[in-house]
Amino acid sequence: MPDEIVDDASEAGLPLDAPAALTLDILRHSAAHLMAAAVVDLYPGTKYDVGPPIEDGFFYNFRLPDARHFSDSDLGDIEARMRKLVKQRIPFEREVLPRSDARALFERMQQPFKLDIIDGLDDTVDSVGVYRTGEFVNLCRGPHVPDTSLLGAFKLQRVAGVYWRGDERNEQLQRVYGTAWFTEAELDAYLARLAEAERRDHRRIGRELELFHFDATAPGMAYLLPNGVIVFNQLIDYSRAEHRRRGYREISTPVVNEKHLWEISGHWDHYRENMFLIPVDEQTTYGTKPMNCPNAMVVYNLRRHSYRELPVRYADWGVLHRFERSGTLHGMLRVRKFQQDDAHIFITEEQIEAESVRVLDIVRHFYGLFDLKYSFRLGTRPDDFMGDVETWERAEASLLHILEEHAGPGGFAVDAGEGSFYGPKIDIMMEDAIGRSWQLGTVQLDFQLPRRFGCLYIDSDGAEQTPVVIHRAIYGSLERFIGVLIEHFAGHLPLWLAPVQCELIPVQDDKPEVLAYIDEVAGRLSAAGLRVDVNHRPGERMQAKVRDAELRRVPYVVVIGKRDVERQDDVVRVRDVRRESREDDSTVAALVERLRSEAEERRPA
RNA sequence: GCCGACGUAGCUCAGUGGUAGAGCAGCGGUUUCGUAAACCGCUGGCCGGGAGUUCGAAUCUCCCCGUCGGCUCCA
Repeated sequence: MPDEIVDDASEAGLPLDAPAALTLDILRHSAAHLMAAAVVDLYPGTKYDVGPPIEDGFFYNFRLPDARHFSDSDLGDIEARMRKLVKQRIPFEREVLPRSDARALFERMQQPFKLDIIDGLDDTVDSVGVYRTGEFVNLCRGPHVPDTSLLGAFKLQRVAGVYWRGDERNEQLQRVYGTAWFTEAELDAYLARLAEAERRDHRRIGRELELFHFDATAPGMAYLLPNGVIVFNQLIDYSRAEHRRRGYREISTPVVNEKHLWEISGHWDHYRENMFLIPVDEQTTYGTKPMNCPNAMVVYNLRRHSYRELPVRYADWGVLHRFERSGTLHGMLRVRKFQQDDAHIFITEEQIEAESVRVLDIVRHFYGLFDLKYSFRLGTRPDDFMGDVETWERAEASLLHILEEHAGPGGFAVDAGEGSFYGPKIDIMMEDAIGRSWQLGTVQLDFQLPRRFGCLYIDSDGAEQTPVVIHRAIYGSLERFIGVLIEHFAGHLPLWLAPVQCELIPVQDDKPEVLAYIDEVAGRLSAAGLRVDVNHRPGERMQAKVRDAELRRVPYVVVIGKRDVERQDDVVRVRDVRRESREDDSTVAALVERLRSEAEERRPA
């Protein structure tokens, strides 16, 4: 689903003048009213909350009478009632009421959510807008369509539970989502787009291409199958080489630590509910690591450090476990076990800016390889923060400055309260096939952990100083990164990542000279470091093998038959699956070179 | 965790109280074919798990597990 903005203010206040043209937002907002009108008709006594337009559609939140709950089968009834109201051409009647009259009105109608909105309005507001659509009366600024007959191309999609005002301590209401468009054709196009997105779904493609598997005994913990491991290792190998080049040194640390470590780091107080805990006896509890940082601190503290050594950069590819709530898991994009291209950099405060820039440079470099579109998000001090406010503000100011320099004003979003408990962060955000936003890479400033672990360096004047730590990951979680890549490329991974890079298919599988020649070509390709498969399955027609290779997203397919053997000219026919070029004559020598350079340069598909 | 939906063969799905089905995949044959599916045959199921209702349950009820869409939470 798209991001939803529940803007209570849009539901209240004075009506806005209708613009000259009908916009999708107005249409959808009106469709939300229409739906609420239908629900109030069908289920008298329903309490209604808010119902704004959102990307591609609208929703409305309800509490049904008698603790009743909507189920999917109710959507058809509601939709039918909506269509009936459309036929009746019910006007959207606008009215401006003094605040006290509006309050009395909703009091009479027993609409507690509306009363709550009115009571929450600023003291300066003395009159508010009210819209009527048949029996449905709503506190609303509008604008709306003149009457219900202008609404037609809509469809109710699903029902969801939502916490009132987005706070899980509040009661849960039910939200009905719908989509609405100017025309039926646009509605159909939208539904077709959803179907297309489903074809790109990494969970489907991951199963079809045998990349990974989820077992019921390990929810949220992917098994990487042989094909998936190739992708995973290629990404890791590349990242390892790049980081080595940039002065990172790799460490490998325990997956489980005794709880004392987590007490020192603050995870015990701030992150325990997200950790897998292992009680080993009455006195002792271990916790699987949700992050690598505490162990990096342990390694740093093994000896004294001079200011001359900084930055000290420790990369750690350790396996992390986080106990995510069951309802939040989502294929490879939200898991309980994952690996990051993680690193912790110990620096002086003066080095923050230069080192952050170096990190963002890696981001640019890596993401450029995949033509990925990403955006930055600054996460600031959360409610449950560690340390003191002044340090936080200093760190936030540093990151803000860096973003302004490197993303430009407006090139990033600020998400208040979304920082980590130990420091503010810059997140790199990407969208999946259906437009949901996911965090991949991250750059986090940390003044807290080095202090808690007593990390030190000796400054030029001989005094002990506490270093600052940058936590950073470029891919972020490899699992998530692979999931996003699959959706981005619809399974057609760049050549350097493809499990099988080139498949050779014999036209006749009963001709020894054809099979011998195919083996020779395969040998030349694999000698160049390429991952090659020969489809030897007997009895199957060449066309079926081609189709099968296409479905497995093998980037290059070469068909070889007796005519190629007879010609003895080194020329074969190549199918470039991703560019959908059907046949392409090429000498084997040229083919080897073409694939080798494409893989070596890591060109995107 | 919460609201809703779903769980039938390796995959995609049909089957709504009366003997578990289809296509693809797999296996065995026949076919040797020049760029997206040759033909014939055969295997294959604790109908997610448990309890209940019933003469009888894939089908109805309850509990649990998992998955999906949201909410909340987050890489």
